[in-house]
Amino acid sequence: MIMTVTRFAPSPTGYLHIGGLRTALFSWLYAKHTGGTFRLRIEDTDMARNSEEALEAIIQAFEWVGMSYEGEVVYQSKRLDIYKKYIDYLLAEGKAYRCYMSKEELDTLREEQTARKERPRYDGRYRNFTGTPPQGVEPVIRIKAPESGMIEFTDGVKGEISIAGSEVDDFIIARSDGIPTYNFVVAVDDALMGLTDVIRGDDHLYNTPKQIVVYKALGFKIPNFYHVAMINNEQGKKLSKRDGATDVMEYKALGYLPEALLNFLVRLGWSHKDQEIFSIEEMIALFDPNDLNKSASNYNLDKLLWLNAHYIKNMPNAKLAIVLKEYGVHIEEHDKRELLLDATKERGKTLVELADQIHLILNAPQNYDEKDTKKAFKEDTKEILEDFVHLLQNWEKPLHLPVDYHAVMQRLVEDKQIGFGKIGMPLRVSLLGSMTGAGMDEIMAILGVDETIARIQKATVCIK
RNA sequence: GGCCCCAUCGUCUAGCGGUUAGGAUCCAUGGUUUUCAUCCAUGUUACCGGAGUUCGAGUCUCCGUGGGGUCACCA
Repeated sequence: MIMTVTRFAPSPTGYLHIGGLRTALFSWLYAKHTGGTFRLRIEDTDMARNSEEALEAIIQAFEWVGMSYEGEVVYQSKRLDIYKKYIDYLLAEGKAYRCYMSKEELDTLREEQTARKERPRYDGRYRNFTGTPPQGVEPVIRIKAPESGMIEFTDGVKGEISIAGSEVDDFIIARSDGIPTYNFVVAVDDALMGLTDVIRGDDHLYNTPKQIVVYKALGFKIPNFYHVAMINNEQGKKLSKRDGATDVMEYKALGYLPEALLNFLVRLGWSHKDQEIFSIEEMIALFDPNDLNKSASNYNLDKLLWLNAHYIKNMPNAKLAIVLKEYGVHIEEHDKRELLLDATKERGKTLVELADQIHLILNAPQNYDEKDTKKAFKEDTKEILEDFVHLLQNWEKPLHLPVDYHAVMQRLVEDKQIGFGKIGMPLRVSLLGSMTGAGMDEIMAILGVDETIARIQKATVCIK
C-alpha cells in the first residue's frame, strides 16, 4: 500500500465545527490506513480575520478527540518568504503578471458585467500589458490561467470533473500589500509538504481548477483530490450556529464521548456494509476515501445519542470514572464505584445525564416532589416503610451486596403478603426523591444500611 | 443568473442490470424488569418525475424537477 500524506488545513477564524472535524477525521483515517502521515496546517494569511482563541480552540478539539498530527503545525503566516520566491519565479517566467487595476475599477467592471447578466470576471486587461504602469496604484499579482480548453481532474469522490478554462480567470495570487492569497498558498504548501491526497469539503471543488493552474505553472505534481459532500442540518439546509451544537467542544460540554462523536461522523458519508459501530482501529482498517458518498447528508441527533449511550454502556468503569470527573462526579476512589457505575451507566444517554443519575444516589434528597409523593405514597405506605426499616435493623446476616437487600425486600413482601409495587416505589422516592432511577437493591447496597435507614426515616417524617 | 455537483424509508445508509429493495436510528406494539432504562421480539415507512437502452433498470443514457456548492486584493 502506498503511504499517503494528508492534511487538515483550517483557517483560525472560528472554532472547529463538526463538518471540519469530519473532513479532518477522513484525512487522518486515510493517512493511518496507509501507514502514512497526517499533518496540520493553519491557513492564516488573512491577518485581519485570524484569532488566537480560534487557533487554540482548534488544537484543543484535536486533543479532545485524540487525533494526532505529525510534525510541527505549519503556519502559513510564517512562510511568506517562501511564497514570495515562487511568485517572483512566476513573474520572471511570464506566468504571472502585475495588474494595476484598482479595487474601484474592478468593482465598476463587475457591476457592468452583472448589469449585462454576465458572469463577473477579470477581463485580463493587464495580462499582456507592456506600457507604463499608472501612478499611485500598488499592483496585485495575477496568474495566467488558460484562456480556452478544459481543466480536468479526477475526483476520488465525485469522479471526472471538467471545468472550462474560461471559467477560471486570471485570479490574484498576491494582494497589493504583497501577501499571497489562499488558492496560491494552498497549492504551494500542499506540494511542498508532499501531500499525496487532499481530502476537503466539496465547497472547495471550484478552487481545485485554480489550484491546478498553480500546480502546472510551478511544475508541481498534482495530488489526488477528494471532495466530500457537506453535512446539512435536519432540514437539509446549510449547518449554522442556529442548529445548536456545531462547535466540536460543545459536544464535550453536552456529555458526548469523543469515540461516539467520531463514530457518528464517520458514518456520515461513509459506510462499511451494515456495520454501525466502529472502533478507531476498525475505522483505520476499513476507511478508504474512494468509498465516500457523493451526496450530502443531514445531521440528526438521534443516532449520535444512541451511539453515545452505547459507548457509555460499554466503557470500562475505571475509565468511565476518569471521564466523569469532567462532569463533577468524583468516584474514582469510591469503594462502591463498580456498583455505582453498573447501576447507572445504562440510564444515561450522555455523561451529563449519567452524572445526574449518580448525584441522585450520592446525595440525599433535599425535598420530595409533591406529584411524586402523591403517586407513590398510599395510606399504608408509612407502615410498610417502618416495617422495612425494622427488618433492616434486625437482619441476622450482614448486608453488603444487592442480593442481600433483595432478600430483605423479599421477606417483607412475603411477611405482609403484598406486591413489590407496594414497597418499591415508595422506597425509591424515599431514597432518591425520584420516581425513576437505578434498581433498589443496587441503590441500597451502595448507600449501606445506615444511610438507607436514614433516608427512609427522613422521608417518612417529611411526608404525611 | 452562469458554471459545477447531488437525488433509496423522517434521518444515516446497503445495493454496483435479475433482491420479497437489506441494516441502523426514530416511532409504535409486545416480552423481560419491583420503577425507569437496558435487552429481546414484531410492525409501519423509501428507489423525485418522464422518456430511452435492455428479455429485464433503484442500478446505464437523456430531459425535467428539486436540493446543494461556487462565482473576493476571505479561507
